[in-house]
Amino acid sequence: MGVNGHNGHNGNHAGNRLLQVLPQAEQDRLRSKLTPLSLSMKTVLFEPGQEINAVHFPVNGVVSLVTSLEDGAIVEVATVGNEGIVGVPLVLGGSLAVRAISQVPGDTLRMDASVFIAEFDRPGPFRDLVQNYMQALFGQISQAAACNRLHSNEERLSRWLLMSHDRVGTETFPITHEFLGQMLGSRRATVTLSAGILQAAGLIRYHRGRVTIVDRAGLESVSCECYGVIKSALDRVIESADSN
Amino acid sequence: MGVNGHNGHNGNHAGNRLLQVLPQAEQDRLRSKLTPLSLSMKTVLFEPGQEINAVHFPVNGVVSLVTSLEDGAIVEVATVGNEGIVGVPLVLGGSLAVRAISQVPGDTLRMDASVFIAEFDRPGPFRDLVQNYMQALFGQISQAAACNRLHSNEERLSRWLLMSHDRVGTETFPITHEFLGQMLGSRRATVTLSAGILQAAGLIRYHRGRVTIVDRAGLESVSCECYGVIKSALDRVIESADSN
DNA sequence: GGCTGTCTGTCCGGTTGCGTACCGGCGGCA
DNA sequence: TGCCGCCGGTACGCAACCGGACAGACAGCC
Repeated sequence: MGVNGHNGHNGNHAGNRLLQVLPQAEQDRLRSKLTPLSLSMKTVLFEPGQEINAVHFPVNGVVSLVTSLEDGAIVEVATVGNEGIVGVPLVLGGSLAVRAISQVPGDTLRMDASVFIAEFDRPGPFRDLVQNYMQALFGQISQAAACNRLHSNEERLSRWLLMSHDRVGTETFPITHEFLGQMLGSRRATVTLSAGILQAAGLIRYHRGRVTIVDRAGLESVSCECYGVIKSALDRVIESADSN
Repeated sequence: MGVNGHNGHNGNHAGNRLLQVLPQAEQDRLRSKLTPLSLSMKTVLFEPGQEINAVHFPVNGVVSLVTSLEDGAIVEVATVGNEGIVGVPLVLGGSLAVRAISQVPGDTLRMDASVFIAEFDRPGPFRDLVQNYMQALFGQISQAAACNRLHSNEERLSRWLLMSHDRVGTETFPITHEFLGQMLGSRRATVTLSAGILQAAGLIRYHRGRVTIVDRAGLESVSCECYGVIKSALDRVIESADSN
């Protein structure tokens, strides 16, 4: 790869999968336009209504897109990892309606907004890929809307852990109950309860802000269908373009 | 206008607001590419995964975008009226992840998918408008995801009634508790309860599948903030393009 | 080695909404 | 005119979750 010169957190993924399925020539061309960047926990990449000056291709962390309400409550509507791009709707013009916040620390590749738009404006594999991803993002948010309404805390927690596990590339990663509560739109105490059940069942372990995935298959059976639906939609984006 | 030759339901809106803010020359050009169509209740415009052969510009009905789950439950993620387009993500290629179903009967203007894509592909006011709308749709779905998680049945019911009221252009329109339950993701009995409270408060009246909005301002104060947030985002799309 | 802030466990009353079910009334249709 | 299907009202036990609060435990820092 070579694009990510340093690797501040964990080196399990070589790069952003969306970029990696581009033809080699494209990858070579884009390389110089990407700047590696390490995100610490809770870094805000952009706020609703604010002008966006860059998009990010995550390598190994998790970035959440959240909607915030008047009373300060926030709810996650989608997560973005190495299968996607943070800030895609930028190509539609204007600002976003959500906040993007780094959830699990990790590295990203940063691309200037102007460069991104210029790349997108010319027809080709990059543009196709971005469009397909945007389509999948639509689906992901829609599924989340249904999931938030109908599925239990325990199911949604499992889903969240699975999606993050896929993206960080390590069995253990940092996340607190408090933060999970914000993402899931429930109380910290409720998260503690659900997490306790998962732990008692031997599916996960956690201790002072660090979770370890112990039994992935078990988690999948506890999670709601939404995990599979979203994951396969995102995978399809990558697969449909995998031509090298 | 002239584009809608007949008007099967109610004639309160002359056309689709998104089309009406286009420069006159554009409107004239598009007119011949639009076919008026009346939708009866519960008409499915498209299913997830299915190829889309047309988009629709609603004139006076309400079309819902819903996500369906494995067990058959469905949840609405957005509604589209005369301020929008049903099937926008088509321009991103491929099919949609949601089902589009006519909720309150009304008229729409139909445009062939190939025509829509051709129009979108060339830079100009139409393309800008469609992009802005797509952006707003993103926001609408995100807000719905949060709303579904955090707001009470009564708040969400009020929001739904307000959004529909804006779009149908009449004080009374057909909708059953059963159907509302599906949209809101709750039981029919729960809808009956909330609706009963609104009726007792003198905000609405209903009888055998027909609702009447009695006190709009009152409804707005009962509804959650989401109504205002979504409405102003959608209005901004129209206003930003209003140049004739 | 002690202090402090963070993270987690737990409790209790209260509310919302679920699942299921029954029932009555209106209205269209034969 | 009578029947039947759709629509709405209601009831009951129960599960999930909230709001708020308190307390213990660990880890890093000085």
